[in-house]
Amino acid sequence: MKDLSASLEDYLEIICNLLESSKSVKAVSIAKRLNISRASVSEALSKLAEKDLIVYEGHKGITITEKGLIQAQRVITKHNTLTAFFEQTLGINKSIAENNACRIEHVITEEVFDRLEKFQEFCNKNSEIINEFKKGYLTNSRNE
Amino acid sequence: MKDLSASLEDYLEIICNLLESSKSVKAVSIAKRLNISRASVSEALSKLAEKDLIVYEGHKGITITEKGLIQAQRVITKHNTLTAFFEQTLGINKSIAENNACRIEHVITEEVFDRLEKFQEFCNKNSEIINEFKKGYLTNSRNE
DNA sequence: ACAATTTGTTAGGCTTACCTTACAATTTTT
DNA sequence: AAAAATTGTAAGGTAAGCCTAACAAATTGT
Repeated sequence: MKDLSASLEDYLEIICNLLESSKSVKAVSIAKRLNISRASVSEALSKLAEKDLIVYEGHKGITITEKGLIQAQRVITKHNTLTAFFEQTLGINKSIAENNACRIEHVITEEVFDRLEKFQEFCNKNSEIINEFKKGYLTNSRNE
Repeated sequence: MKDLSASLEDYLEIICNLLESSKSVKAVSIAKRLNISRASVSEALSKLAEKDLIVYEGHKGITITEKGLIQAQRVITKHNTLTAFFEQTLGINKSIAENNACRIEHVITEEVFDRLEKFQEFCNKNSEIINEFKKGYLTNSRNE
């Protein structure tokens, strides 16, 4: 189950995101979103379909399987938590936070992620920590 | 200057580490450390030498250039700080912490790293934060 | 309905980073 | 100094992931 490359994980994640606003997704939207060629998307989709993570029938569009959804959601959870940690706790601006989340979500392991998730929750509930950090450590740089 | 692949960054980092215990390093040590073939190391070293990050003359061994040292040290700093954050703040065991540091050090951006470094410093100086976190959030899992 | 546009696929290429096998060069042992 | 072992390199291969160009299929506009 956990054998996807960073690249295929990205495709799956985007498919899942795009499916939230429409019933089915076309390959060209992915190409645009990722800024890569339709040909490359076509290849990648074949791989995902082969692994039974999506159902892909050319012009009919893409749907995600149960199996695919589970994997996509795990990545999306990582994405969101990492973004929240960078943005809310570290005080990084949103686009940089997202960008780093995108990079790290594919390489962080479960153990560390689970712990970070708890830590972020903890920081969220104890906002005085964050305030203290920002007050004392971020005096001469504002990047929020 | 910042154009190294994760892989080449790893080579450079290991060379730098190995140089701490000996005046010059042989390719075979790197192969053993990374568990890859001598042939692959040979190729990678040629690339690093081409970029003027190391001086490599076959059997004479490898030395690092000024330029190479600067890049290696940046990665090593990231490695150490990430490891410290995972281990000391999140309470992850050392080998998992190191493993995740290895994965993330090549993809985290400077902005986020710099901020995390400050945050880790802050957490270190305010050990009650970590204690509180560990007390309240890590009650039924011990992984330190 | 049919022409134009959009979307998808195929074929052939490129790069990175690994591999094995075989050979060359160096070092070590005896 | 010769044999043995170690270390390095070259050649040829694989797989992932991207590309462009050309073509095929579907959709849209009129």
